[in-house]
Amino acid sequence: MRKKVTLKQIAKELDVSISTVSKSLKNSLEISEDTRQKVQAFAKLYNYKPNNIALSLKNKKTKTICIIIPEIIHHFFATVISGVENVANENGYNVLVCLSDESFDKEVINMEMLANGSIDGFIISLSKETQQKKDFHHIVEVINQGMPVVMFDRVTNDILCDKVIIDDNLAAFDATQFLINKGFKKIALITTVDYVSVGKLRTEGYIKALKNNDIKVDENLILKIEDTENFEDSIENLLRTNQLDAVFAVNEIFAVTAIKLARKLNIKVPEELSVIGFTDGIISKYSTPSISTVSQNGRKMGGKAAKMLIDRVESEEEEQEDEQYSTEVIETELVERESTL
Amino acid sequence: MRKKVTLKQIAKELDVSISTVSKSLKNSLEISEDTRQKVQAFAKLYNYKPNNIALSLKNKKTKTICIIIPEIIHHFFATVISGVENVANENGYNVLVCLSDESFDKEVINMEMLANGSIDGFIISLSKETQQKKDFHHIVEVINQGMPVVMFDRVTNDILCDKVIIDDNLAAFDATQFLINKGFKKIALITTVDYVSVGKLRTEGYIKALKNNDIKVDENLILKIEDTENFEDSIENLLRTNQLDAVFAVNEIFAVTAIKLARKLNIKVPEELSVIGFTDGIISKYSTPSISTVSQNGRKMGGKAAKMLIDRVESEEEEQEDEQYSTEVIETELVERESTL
DNA sequence: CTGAAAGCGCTTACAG
DNA sequence: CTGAAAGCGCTTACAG
Repeated sequence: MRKKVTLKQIAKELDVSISTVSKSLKNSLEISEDTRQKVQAFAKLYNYKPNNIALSLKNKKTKTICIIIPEIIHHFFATVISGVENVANENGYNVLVCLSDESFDKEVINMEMLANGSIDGFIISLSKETQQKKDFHHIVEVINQGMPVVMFDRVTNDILCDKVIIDDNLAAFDATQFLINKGFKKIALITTVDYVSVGKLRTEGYIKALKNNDIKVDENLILKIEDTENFEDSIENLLRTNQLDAVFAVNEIFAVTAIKLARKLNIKVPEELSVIGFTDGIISKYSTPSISTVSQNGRKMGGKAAKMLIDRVESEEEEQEDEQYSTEVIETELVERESTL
Repeated sequence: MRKKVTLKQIAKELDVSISTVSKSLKNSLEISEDTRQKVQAFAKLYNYKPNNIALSLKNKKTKTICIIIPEIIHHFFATVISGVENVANENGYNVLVCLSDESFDKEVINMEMLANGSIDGFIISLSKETQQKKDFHHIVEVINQGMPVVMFDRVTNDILCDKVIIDDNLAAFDATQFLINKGFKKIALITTVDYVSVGKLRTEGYIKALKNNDIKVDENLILKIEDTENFEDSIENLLRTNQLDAVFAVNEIFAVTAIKLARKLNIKVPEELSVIGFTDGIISKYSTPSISTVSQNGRKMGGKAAKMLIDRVESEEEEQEDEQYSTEVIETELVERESTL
């Protein structure tokens, strides 16, 4: 059980001062070739590594960033983490992952807990509850303290900071237009309740596309799902009571469930019903039929968010008060698979 | 831009010493009621929070643990993280997530980077490359330094430490036996190469079950897949050239792919071919037909691993040299769905 | 070329 | 009841 060796111990062993050891290890020209070599050899032998915590305290920088997401189980968020991790590592940063579990309180606790020097900045996608409450004081506070925050995906206009999003409205518009181009008229939308920012935007895109093509918007064809558990009945009902041409779902769970229920009702996909999903996850790829979808490229979003955050952290030294925040829009892509004709 | 306030600043404002402020905030009885109240009120007003980094340096404890996983994209690992996070948070710990991307080097770099005081302990599942190389020096070193390590899922007997696993052998045995009980004889196995510890164990369980039932083990029915990309051809070939009764796959990707290819070859699942997978992920649940599978309960594994690690971290104060490591076996469960008759 | 001192933000044993 | 001092492990401006 060889414990970590410190500068102090090396100094003692070698009978020099701590300063000398420190400088030697940094190859400072102040120190004689001789001493430097001696110290370095010794340090190597004992596998000396500077204590990160001490460095953090000294530098007021921890080289750690935190990403707060609502749920890690969602493939999209896992993808984002992977992008963040990648870019962070490339820049010598570590990534702390916090889960809000869609809870406002957990989000607040996590932020407050870490805003005390533990990390250099946050990347966050809002929890549902936070979006519903519209209470963002915890985020504002952190920003006011001078800690940079980058929001992604589920963002809000009420906060000024860097953001990484996709154009949800446009992506939904395109997906809907794609279905319309196929000649479909009765296109249903399975979406979330409006307080989920991305759900709302996607709903708007869908409506815009219909209007643009002079298709009447039928409220009966718009299903807004609140509960993430028991939504099968409402989808089944939607499919049963309407002779649909196509379904546009704002996530892949809704899409795959629609397909499963269609099969149950003996509606053939894609022959009798085309389905498009959102978020290019593992389900869309492996389900039968595989699902056409709007691909969000979470890895890219994560990478971009990490880059923006790190740039902000490292430029803050210059303490410019003319904060210029930017919003990066990551392009989406319509991936055609078997579920659309 | 109100910067974080420190004890020093409070002391100055209130014209008392830093010690007095510190003690007042800790409600020390040493300090007069009067001073205490004054300090606490002031601290509250300025929203004082102790600097975590300084505390870590002082206490030699960071209240942060790190989990290193091969891939976050695998649903199973995301599940484990969620379990770790949950238990860690309950105990006041934060979770750093590192991805090895199945690379030995990344694993080593991550560990070395964090072993310098940044965290209190590791939870790790070995990368493929590490398992192949059988080089565990980085892990041994960390343990020798006195930092606790808990391994899970992909573990090795070459290292003495706490472990959380499932009984892969038994689970595979049970799954195979389940198929045999249905009256199936020609049961194929789609598994990984042997150096992946869990793949090997599952293969052994499969073979044991066959032998136990006096079914001859046919090497042609055992497909060991190395490449995670291009394995479709070999599976298709397996299905085409053998009149199979059932397939047991060691993960859900293999299982769902087998089903997809069976459909392509006009083999009906489950009527003509039963399929069982491993790892109860989102694919098994949503694919059509939904897939019967051995459920691993990653959340539970993660929670258990976190608990063991934290216990170890917090008991280390007592510095007992009689290290007694334990291996926790999490029970698995056979989830029956549509892919088996 | 080497080292003592101050400091990052905190805690706590000790003195007064 | 209050505060100066030492210390966690490091860096760096300054003195010699």
